[in-house]
Amino acid sequence: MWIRIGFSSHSERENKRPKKGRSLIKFIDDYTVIDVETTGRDPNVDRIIQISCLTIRNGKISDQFDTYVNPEMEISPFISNLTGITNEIAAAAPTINFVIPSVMDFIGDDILLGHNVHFDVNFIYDASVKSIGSALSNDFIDTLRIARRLFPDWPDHRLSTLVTNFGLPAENFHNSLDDVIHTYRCYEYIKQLIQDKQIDKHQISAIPKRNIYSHKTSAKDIKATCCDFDPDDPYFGKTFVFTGNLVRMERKDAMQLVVDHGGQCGDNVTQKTNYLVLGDYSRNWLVKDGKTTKLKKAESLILSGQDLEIISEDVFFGMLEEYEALKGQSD
DNA sequence: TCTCCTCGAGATCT
DNA sequence: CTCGAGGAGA
Repeated sequence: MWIRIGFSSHSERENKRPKKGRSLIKFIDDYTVIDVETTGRDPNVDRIIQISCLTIRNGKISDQFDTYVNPEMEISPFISNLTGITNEIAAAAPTINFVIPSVMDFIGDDILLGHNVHFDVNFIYDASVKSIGSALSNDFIDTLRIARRLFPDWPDHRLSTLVTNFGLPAENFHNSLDDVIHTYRCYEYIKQLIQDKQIDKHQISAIPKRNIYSHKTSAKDIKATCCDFDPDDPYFGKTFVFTGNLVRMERKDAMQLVVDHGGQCGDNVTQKTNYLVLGDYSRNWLVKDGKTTKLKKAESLILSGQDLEIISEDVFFGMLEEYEALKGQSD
């Protein structure tokens, strides 16, 4: 019996928008505010029905772009009620293929500003690829991200909450032309707070550590070279962790062997670990009391009842060889 | 100690 | 997506 396995680890998830810009946290005077209304939340199935942009120069509105878009699909009553955009309005509007060139032209190379701006950027990105074959790659600033850092104690950080808490005039929410103005005012309001030294700039400009880390190869980055596995394979469905140096092959090759047989590898011993494979760690001067951290962790997990075995390199390779030999006989 | 990484929780957009 | 907690390795 052969079955097919589909892996979907974090690191293996393909980069759907490779040219997408970076999320910046900074306060500038020249940028473009964007907001889109759509038929729903899912970029894979939903379509844009309104796009609004404001060009900001020297902190002031200097230009405006606003259009409805014909989504060429049904707008649900919920969305019509939310945004005020009916099927009649949308049907009279140009399609996205017609609108996108003007939008890209209007935006130019500006840094974009938006509230949860990933949402808007993703929709425009996908539309730009589809319509003109070139992706929206501008960097962007997210007032949601800034607000969460600045006001962690607030019960929520919705755009309407920011507007209310800042005491700014509230127009019609969920119309993108009104919402770009809301977002613009909130951003400028926060910028003013910082200029007035009412907020410590370092509180928000400090870059979280994880943002400066580059992604390196880890156990999860080793991909299977085939997709069909035998459930009777001793490695199948098991999670292996290695400690110390192996004699027979390099660790990454042993990990490759595991995933090619339907198993998984971990970088450290966790509650998911089924086997800890001991290599030679005697030459590691960090090991003081004869046991690596992984070994000690594994021993304590076994004591607490986890289905985990500590095995030698020979046992590790032996279990596969035994299985291969049996399979050879039956074939 | 410092660096780098993984995992899980929580929230926002229409 | 973003961040914090916590682990491993040096």
